[in-house]
Amino acid sequence: MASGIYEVAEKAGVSISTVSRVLNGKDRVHPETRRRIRRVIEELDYQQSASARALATSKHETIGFVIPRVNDPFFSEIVRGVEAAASASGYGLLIASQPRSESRGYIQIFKRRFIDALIIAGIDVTEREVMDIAGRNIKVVLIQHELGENIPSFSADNYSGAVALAQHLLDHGRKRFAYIGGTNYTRDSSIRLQALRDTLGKAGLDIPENYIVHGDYLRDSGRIAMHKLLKLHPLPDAVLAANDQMAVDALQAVQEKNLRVPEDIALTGFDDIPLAGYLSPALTTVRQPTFEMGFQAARKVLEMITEAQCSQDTPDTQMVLPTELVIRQSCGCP
Amino acid sequence: MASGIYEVAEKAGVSISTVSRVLNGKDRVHPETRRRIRRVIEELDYQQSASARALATSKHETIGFVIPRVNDPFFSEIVRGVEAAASASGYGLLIASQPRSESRGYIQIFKRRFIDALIIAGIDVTEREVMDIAGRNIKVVLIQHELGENIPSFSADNYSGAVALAQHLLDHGRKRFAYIGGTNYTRDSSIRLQALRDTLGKAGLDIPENYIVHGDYLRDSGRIAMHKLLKLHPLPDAVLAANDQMAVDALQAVQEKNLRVPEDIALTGFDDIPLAGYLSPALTTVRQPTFEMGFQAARKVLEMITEAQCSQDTPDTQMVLPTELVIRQSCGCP
DNA sequence: AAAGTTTGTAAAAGCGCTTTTACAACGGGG
DNA sequence: CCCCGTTGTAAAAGCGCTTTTACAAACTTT
Repeated sequence: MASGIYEVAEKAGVSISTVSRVLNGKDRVHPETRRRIRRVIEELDYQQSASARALATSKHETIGFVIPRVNDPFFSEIVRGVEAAASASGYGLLIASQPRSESRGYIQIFKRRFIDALIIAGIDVTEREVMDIAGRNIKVVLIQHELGENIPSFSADNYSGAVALAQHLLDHGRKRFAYIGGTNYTRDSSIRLQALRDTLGKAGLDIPENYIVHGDYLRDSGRIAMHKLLKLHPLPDAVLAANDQMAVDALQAVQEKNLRVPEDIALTGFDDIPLAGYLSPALTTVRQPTFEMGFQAARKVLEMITEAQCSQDTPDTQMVLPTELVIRQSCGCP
Repeated sequence: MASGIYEVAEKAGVSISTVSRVLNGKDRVHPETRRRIRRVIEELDYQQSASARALATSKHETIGFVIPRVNDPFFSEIVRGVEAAASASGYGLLIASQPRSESRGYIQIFKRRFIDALIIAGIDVTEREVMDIAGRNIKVVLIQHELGENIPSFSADNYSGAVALAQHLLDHGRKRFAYIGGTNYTRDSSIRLQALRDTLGKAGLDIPENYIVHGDYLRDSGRIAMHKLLKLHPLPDAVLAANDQMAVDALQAVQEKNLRVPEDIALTGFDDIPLAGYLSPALTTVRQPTFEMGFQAARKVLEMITEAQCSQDTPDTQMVLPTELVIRQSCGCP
């Protein structure tokens, strides 16, 4: 098989170092020689071996990305953002989508460094784990998870979003709130709950423990949760779900019981996945800047990679991107 | 920085080749030595350099995957299938999601071989392009695209699915059919149209040219297409969209005009994305085995990779996976 | 015209592994 | 007790590049 650069060098009648210099756009090559080599490269349709190059330069031009689920609309939009930023810089994207429990294995594999940087989204890694990876000269950035000042992270402003949502429902005159949470171990869900509590508190209301049920963010768990809520007396008149998927399933649960949203129960989600706008009633929710988080996180790691080369440290970022209340009909608005 | 295998060798008091033999599970190593080296590896938390290994073995344990859009529910489910199969074999997944027009650039990059295999989904590559890649000893498998016997491919049985759909609508007594196609250059859409025509033909019906409009599979294009159809006289009483996304938007268009689905117009999609089941009326559609296609395609390339090592050729596969009619309410069923 | 400077190129060392080759040490059969 | 097959290990040669070093040739200077 074509042994690459040697063939090119031979056919062009130069040494491999000259070919390498052309390949890497270095100067100190005669324009005529350069042209000739270019032509030979073209003719042979020569492609550099990425691994040889990576080995020699210890730059892989690839960033790793770990998420719980690729096919989840929330995460796949983040993927799109990361993809966009990465490919704009000519970087490849090595994706590992694994349930939280197993994602550790992937992080482990990534330590073997096919990658220059790792973006971890929606997974509750520990500072030790991150430091371990970073110690191997792999830049790390977190999405939807925060770990203190020295680790850059990009999250959505969950608190403000949840406050806006709660306030909006209060403005509709709702009094008996219930909350369908995500998995216990994600901070997001508890932040949103806290925001809800704080907002209700200011209005002199509160939310009883049994009006809080937990799902797992995934399909069907909203239905189960809502069924629990529908057994309560009095019925809640406003249910906030920790994400849209659960809200959607909760909506079906309500309609199965021949109750009406929003007349009997107002129902809201979180995320603003595409599905939210297509329901009837369309779902009032909080838009998370998913694409933006992915995009900016990727930009950040790329920046870290290049700045590391100039060995000047950037101040680390802990970015909280704004969320936005998206009012549709499920809250009671016309 | 730790220079890897040398450090391990030194600390264990052996040569690097012995360490390498342990790392690769080869025999000819004294059990005691093996244990000692294992312990040192543990202590140093040593991780092999993937690129050095890849360079030495020319095995990358990574498969490349090109798709038009990661965040499209149809494709992201395929991704999940590919991911599942790849990670089950310890393979990494290098994803490039690019609009059709630009995906060529990515294919180009993949030729540089960070990868052992390439899966191309939903992109109409030419046989020349595939051969070019395959010539570089990268296995290629296609999803949703066929290119003759010598290139393995995995597709859904579009024809049968569309026939079942058309027949079902005929059974509902519908007479005036319209079709919202995908982009012209994808074969899928025209196969589905052909199936529709054949089925109608057998029933003594046909579908006039002006009852066929084209979208682009993406958001909003269904709405625009449906608006065109709603200007026709007589109105169609059954509209088949080439995918669910367009059907969903078409549904909104119908409802905006205060017409009813399915009473005035029956409307169907194709793909069975999650959204389809949540609409009102829920969308009758054809389920495509998306996860399955991804999973099997990945299994196939992995098989090709390992069989290539034993240098025994597998008969190439051109697999057509079954589709399934999913009857909900938008066709007129209760 | 001698000395210095720039420019174009080749030769060689190395990136961190795997793999082949060589060879010492050991044990068993005749 | 010698020969031979095992077994455990080291040394060395790549894998296909980049990069540093060295050096000749071509231009400047003064």
